[in-house]
Amino acid sequence: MKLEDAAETLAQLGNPTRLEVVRYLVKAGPSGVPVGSIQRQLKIPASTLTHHLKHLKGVGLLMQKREKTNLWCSINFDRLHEVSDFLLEECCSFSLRESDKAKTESDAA
Amino acid sequence: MKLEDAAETLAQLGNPTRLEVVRYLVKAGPSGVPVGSIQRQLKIPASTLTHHLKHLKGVGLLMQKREKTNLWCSINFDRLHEVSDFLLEECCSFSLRESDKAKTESDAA
DNA sequence: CTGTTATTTCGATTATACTAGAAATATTTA
DNA sequence: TAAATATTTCTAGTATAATCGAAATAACAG
Repeated sequence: MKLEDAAETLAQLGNPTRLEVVRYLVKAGPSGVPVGSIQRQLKIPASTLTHHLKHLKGVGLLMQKREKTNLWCSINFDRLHEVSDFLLEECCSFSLRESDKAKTESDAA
Repeated sequence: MKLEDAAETLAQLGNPTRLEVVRYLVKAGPSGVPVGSIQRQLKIPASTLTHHLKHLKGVGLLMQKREKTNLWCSINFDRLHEVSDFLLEECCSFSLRESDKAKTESDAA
């Protein structure tokens, strides 16, 4: 996963309203829930919710599927794992040499 | 971890410049690197970097320790794990009943 | 004290995000 | 077609964030 993409995805997760939606969808599991249920349960104004869902969809965290008048929303678990993995990537490989850490004379590059 | 805190932390991770810094610090490992090294290696203007470091420190992702003129920065790995964990929390417990998902008549609460 | 290096504060510009009401559109049911 | 429900678009106000140069401060070395 590219840094830019990870940053963008994390930024979307960084809004409290959206994170609440994400948490709700995670709990809902793979089958998902309709937009209206999210709206009523979390008490988010419809237009605000649509706005946030668009953001989540834009970074691939949200999948949608229409059934009759309802638009069912579900979390893309794979995507969630990707972001999570990015954060912890290389946590255990300390690859910087000590000589790079302090600027003794030149890391001027 | 509270949702509000998780959101705030994710928001801070969601800036490309900051995420680059975080990645650099993760690679650097527990001993960390001085501010100046980050600045030169990632080519971030000093004032911009200070600004971002303050943000990272504000959400507990960054630890700092002065040694002579250098201010050494290191990642709070525990904190990073906490956020990561929040994202995947309850991924495998699909606790919403089906009856809550579609608004058949009233989830009006 | 003076000079040198390291880091921060200030200040200003510019851009982007959050929010939500009102109106519009879409989809079904009668 | 008309009415009901579901969701989106439009629009606009308000707030917050990103950026970085210049000047200020801090910490040391001589």
